[in-house]
Amino acid sequence: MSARNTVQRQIIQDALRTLANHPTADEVYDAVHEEHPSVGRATVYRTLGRLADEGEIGRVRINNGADRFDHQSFAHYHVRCTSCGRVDDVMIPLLDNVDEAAEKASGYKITSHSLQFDGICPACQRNEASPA
Amino acid sequence: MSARNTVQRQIIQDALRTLANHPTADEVYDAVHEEHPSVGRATVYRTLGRLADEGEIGRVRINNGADRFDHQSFAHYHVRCTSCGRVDDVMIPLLDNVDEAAEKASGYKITSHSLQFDGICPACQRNEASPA
DNA sequence: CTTTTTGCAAACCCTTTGCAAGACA
DNA sequence: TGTCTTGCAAAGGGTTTGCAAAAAG
Repeated sequence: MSARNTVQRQIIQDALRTLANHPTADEVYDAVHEEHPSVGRATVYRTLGRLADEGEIGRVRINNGADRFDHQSFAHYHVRCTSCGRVDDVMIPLLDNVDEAAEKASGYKITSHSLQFDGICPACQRNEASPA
Repeated sequence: MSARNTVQRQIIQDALRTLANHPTADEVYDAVHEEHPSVGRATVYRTLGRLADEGEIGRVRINNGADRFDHQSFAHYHVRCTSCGRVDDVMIPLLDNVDEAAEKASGYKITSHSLQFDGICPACQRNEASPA
């Protein structure tokens, strides 16, 4: 039983807070590595994974692409812009009754669900409205 | 505008129908390749992708793992067993109102959503009940 | 004959892993 | 001290791509 308070752990969690907008592990790595060149990529991946497992941060699994991390840890849904790749929070109430329905329909013991939206973000909507 | 009726295309779609239970592209490849050793892996990936884009088959994006393909093309949700990896259909009504809610909450123009359940399949539930 | 599709191998992205050295408690 | 964590580089899973040859329309 551990979770040691290493320098890297702090650096990484701070970087995540600073980046704020759902960065990928690699984006966190870039930010961290710029300030602290000695920190390795594997450490960033491992540490983000641990923080997420401990519930310190959130991990957002993106359908196609790389996982993204969220300095906020409470459960909520996300949208991804299919045009620019940006990911944002979707603050709607959690669907707490679907699990039960799915359990009945499938015979599985449901442990969780993940809901991801795809769409066009406000900025890209504007760009599409006024083509090049 | 194409979609040429190649031998491979037929073979691949047939294999998918035969495998039925949400195989990965690689599983389709194995099945196809066994009967038709000349068919390459890239062709299987490309063809499944095209079929899915055309709406001929369904593509199930799995949170962590490889994409899975579904000989059925109508929209429905899926569960993945976190113990054995198996994927099954979840026949509950589609959530047609969440997109609207998400749109209001996020400012995005929502085009689709994907809902994936995680749980333990009936078989694995039994195995857990009677440990080794 | 033109255009798409194929097969191959190499490349690609994202992530994990083995291992020895280093840091924490 | 004993154990967890780091850094590196290599390996891994899944998928895509460049290219020349083959097939479809």
